[in-house]
Amino acid sequence: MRAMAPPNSSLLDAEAQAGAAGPNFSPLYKQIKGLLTRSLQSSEWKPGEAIPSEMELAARYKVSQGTVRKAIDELAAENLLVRRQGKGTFVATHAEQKIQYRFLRLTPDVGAGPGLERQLLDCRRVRAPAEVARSLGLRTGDAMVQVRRMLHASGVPVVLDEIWLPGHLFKGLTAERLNEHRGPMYGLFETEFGVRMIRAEEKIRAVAADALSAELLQVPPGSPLLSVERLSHTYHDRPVELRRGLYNTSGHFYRNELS
Amino acid sequence: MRAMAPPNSSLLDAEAQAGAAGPNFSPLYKQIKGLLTRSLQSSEWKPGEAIPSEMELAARYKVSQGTVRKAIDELAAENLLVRRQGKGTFVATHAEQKIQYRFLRLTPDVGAGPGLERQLLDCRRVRAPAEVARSLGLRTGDAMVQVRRMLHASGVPVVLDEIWLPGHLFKGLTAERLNEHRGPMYGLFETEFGVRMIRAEEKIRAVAADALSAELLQVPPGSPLLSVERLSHTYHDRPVELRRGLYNTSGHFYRNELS
DNA sequence: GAGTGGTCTAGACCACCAC
DNA sequence: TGGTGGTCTAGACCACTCA
Repeated sequence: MRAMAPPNSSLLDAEAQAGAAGPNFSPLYKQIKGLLTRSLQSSEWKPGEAIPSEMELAARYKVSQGTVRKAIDELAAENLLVRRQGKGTFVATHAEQKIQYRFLRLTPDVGAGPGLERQLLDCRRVRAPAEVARSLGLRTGDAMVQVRRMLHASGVPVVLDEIWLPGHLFKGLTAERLNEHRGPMYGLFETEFGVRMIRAEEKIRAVAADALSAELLQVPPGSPLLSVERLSHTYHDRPVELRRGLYNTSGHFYRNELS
Repeated sequence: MRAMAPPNSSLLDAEAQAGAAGPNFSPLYKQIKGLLTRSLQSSEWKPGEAIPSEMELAARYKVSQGTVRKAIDELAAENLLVRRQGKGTFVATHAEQKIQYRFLRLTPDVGAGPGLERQLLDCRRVRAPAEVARSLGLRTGDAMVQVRRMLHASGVPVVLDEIWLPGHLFKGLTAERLNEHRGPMYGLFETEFGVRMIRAEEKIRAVAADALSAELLQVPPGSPLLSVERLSHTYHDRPVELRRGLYNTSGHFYRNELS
């Protein structure tokens, strides 16, 4: 029985106890969580699929169901997994999800709105500018893909996005692929490039529309726009996308929850 | 043993099983959570104080430690309680907290910043306008307190706030009280009026500065400003404050985390 | 009815803190 | 040294889903 084993006997090889030999205590369920995360990262289970049942995982890792449970609890709280009682535990996905855009916090002032239409402006291979490179942990001049697109609500332009992606992760990304694809862009990233967006930080400001943005968003130059700079991360907090959005907030607002 | 009792025997009188006799299932720990919330609301334990230990609570409610544990877990996740290993579980507070403003998501572009200075503009008794009344579940014309204040960073005005509070909850609130008080306003609300802010929703937009706001924030009229409309709630999701802030985001940004 | 996640219990032991 | 929260186990039973 594990209860009789010496403290923190680390049934799992390596994995925990990084760093010096100090009092580095890592509970079993955190170690299990790490193993589950690795399996997710290595695509052992794909987005939308069910992972093995708690009992199976408990057997695999030689721990009790309760311990696996706690690991899964945390992953579910972080939106990496989704639990469905009676059915199983599933890998979270940006595709085939009821909420069309999981990371887009824009809400129309009136009504729920019939969703947003996408319009691709361009998709180019470019070299990383210094600022973009730094945010993404790349080197200035590294290969990147730059995408510009717009979102419209009932034909009215609302969002202008400029997206920077590391070239080495998105080799085959073309305007054609983007245009053919149905559903959220992050869904395409998952299925076609194996890149899953887990978490993001946004920096929000009010800015005045420059000439180009004003024209594209069909507002007078100098109009106040919401500038939303998003840095998205995949597993293990690795940044993999930088995005700068300009939102016209005359008919929509950015919603947030504090606690 | 409780395990032998009939299903959902609701050891706690009343409390659960609201509504029809249907399959209204409420797990024990949710009921405990409700009882704990009520004790918090009734100030049985005050902000900053420790609540009884898990064992004591388990005895009081006649459930196992694991069950109160799960209740406390959820309350801690909602930031109503704070756990400190080896010391106890404490009632969350907006005062005496390391983070000065728990609900203010404003971050300076450079450096951590030496905090913000407060400046009270005015504090008046007014009648509720229709819109404000609706948001707070009051009737148009009800007594309210309106506070206007500014926040400065190193002497530079950054935030202009207009705050609406239900008059019946904040009877003794005066400009003097606000000026005398040290620390966050929500701390004052807790200690002096027994009103605890638990959760808030914000609606964020980019707007152009009107003449008055421009003067107060020392920016040119028409400058883009971040408009942050916050509806704050206390226990049981009761709305108790409406606040409209205008942020100058030329040296600061609003930070947000997505997942 | 079989399988999954969800709840609840009881008990042991560990890590952290204060006295 | 004793108390608190934190981890882990083992086992029972409940609620939900689907064939």
